[in-house]
Amino acid sequence: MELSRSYFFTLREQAKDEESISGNLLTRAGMIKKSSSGVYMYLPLGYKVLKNIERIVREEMENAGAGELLMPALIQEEVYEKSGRRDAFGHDMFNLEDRFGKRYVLAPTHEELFVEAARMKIKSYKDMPFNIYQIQTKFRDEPRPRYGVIRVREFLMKDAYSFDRDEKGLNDSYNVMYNAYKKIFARLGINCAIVKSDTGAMGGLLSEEFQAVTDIGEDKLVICNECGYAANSEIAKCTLLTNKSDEELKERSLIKTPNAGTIEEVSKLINEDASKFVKTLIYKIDEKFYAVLVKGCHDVNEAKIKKLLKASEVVLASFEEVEEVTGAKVGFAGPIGLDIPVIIDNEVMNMKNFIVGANKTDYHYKDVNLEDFNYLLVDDIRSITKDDKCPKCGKEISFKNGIEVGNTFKLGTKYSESLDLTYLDKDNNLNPVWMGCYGIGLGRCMAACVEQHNDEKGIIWPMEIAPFKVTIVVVNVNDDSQMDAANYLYKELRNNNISTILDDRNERPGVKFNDMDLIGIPIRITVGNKIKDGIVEIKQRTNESFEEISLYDACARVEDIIDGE
RNA sequence: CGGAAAGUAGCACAAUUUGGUAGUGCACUACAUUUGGGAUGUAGGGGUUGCAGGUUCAAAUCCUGUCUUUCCGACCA
Repeated sequence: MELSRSYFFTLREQAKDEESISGNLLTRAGMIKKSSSGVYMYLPLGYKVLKNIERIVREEMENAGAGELLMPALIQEEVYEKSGRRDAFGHDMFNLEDRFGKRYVLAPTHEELFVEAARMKIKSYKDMPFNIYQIQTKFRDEPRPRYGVIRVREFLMKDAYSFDRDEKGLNDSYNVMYNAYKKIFARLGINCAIVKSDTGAMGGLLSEEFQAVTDIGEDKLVICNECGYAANSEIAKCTLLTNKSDEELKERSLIKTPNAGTIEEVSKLINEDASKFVKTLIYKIDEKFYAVLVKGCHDVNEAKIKKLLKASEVVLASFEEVEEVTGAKVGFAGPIGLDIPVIIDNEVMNMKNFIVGANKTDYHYKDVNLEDFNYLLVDDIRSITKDDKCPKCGKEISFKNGIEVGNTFKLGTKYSESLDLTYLDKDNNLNPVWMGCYGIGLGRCMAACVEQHNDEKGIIWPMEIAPFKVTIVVVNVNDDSQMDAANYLYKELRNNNISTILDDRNERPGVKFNDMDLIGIPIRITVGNKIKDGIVEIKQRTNESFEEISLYDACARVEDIIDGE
């Protein structure tokens, strides 16, 4: 690409409205441009990166034996009604109607259509296993897009689906994809933590996420450096932190706590340690109220409650609803005298003589014990904290943030049963097909890569996905000897199939160096006044220093660098 | 969906409080000088101040409505 005649621009100032490092750098580098909230253009340089990511994903999918196809994005709503997922997705889907009033959605995911496609082939056990995939745009009506192209409403995704006769087959297919994913992210230069996660709206037996570790990730990951345990903190199991207290049970008493609705305020007022408190939160779960009790210093984990009650919606009750249910202002709720079901966290079971709200404004109970009230369920319903130990080996854990760049699901027979995808086995019996599904967010990979590879000057692309591998900076384009040498080298590199930028703009050298650093080209060749001795400079984006080399050896040297020296 | 903020030149902002010719920096055009880390000088071009309505002799500025964007939260495979 000769820059003086190409669509190329950079922004010198910070991009307003782009908070994340990747969103900001990609925008400033002229690679993406926001079209509307959560919808982006991929401009020429950015599109090259995206296509490189696609290429790598395709290569590894083909290596894993998956066949590529292309599904429509426009799908009749009926399709999701049949699978029972119309309501599960709810407001996340974009809806539209055709001229006859027939209802359609823009596909947020494609399990249903892949099942339909699979049905065309699968009749007998001999027709499996196989694996098919596509790279296609998905649409999700995100309530709050953010972080550049990390959380968007229209995005390119690779989704693959495996079809097997039985669970063993599924496990084998899953492992093949799992290993392909490891290879893909290694090639993309993305440092991934692989964590167990919630199966959520997809359902199924097992879900693992490939999380790019960064500072701004939306997901919190729990990682044990000792045994390798890794999980999304949403589902990380909490073990008991304390042993059963051996205190004597005391008599419960009502205490006046005027205007003290938070644990901090009450603990100050009555001079009791915060560890003596039990929080009572009123939740509305599938339109029914529940009281949820956790130790004062812990947070309720709504995903765990959802799973425990097999609920589809878990939300905190509004202030008005809390007052209605407890008869007291928010901050004074407690389990005693409530006529709604009570759910208790395991940790509370080991507490004695604790403090709770009295369901009476400005009053709390102290020296409360489990005998003082009824409860429906006891389970692990809190979020893991930094005081917790690894649920697997009991050693120290650490927390990291992650961007979910890929996920793999063992769906089992969930969709094949609801959509009636069956096959005949050797004994002539009908059985449901065992499915797996495997996704990668391509735009997200691009953003995650920038989040992990940047410095104060800009992006540092890994060699395999860089928009161009080499850039030739001509210090003074008015100097014919420099231009001639640069043109020679440009041709030479291109003849060797090395993607190259020729920065032949009539700009000051500083402008060009800064631009090339910003857009993150891995190898820079500077053609300057040393050309009179036949010398050019090669500098790698990751290095501070450069090497001097003869113009005629430069191309071979570049090939060495690309091949990893 | 709840709370908060912002929309003025291609970009980043000022002028709004106190209504009176819409300005600065970068970018852009021309010429000259300059060419190894975001050059300098001179001369220029570019705006229905998001949109609609209202108040007023007069609105970027005050009022009403509306749209868009961002942030915090809720939500999220």
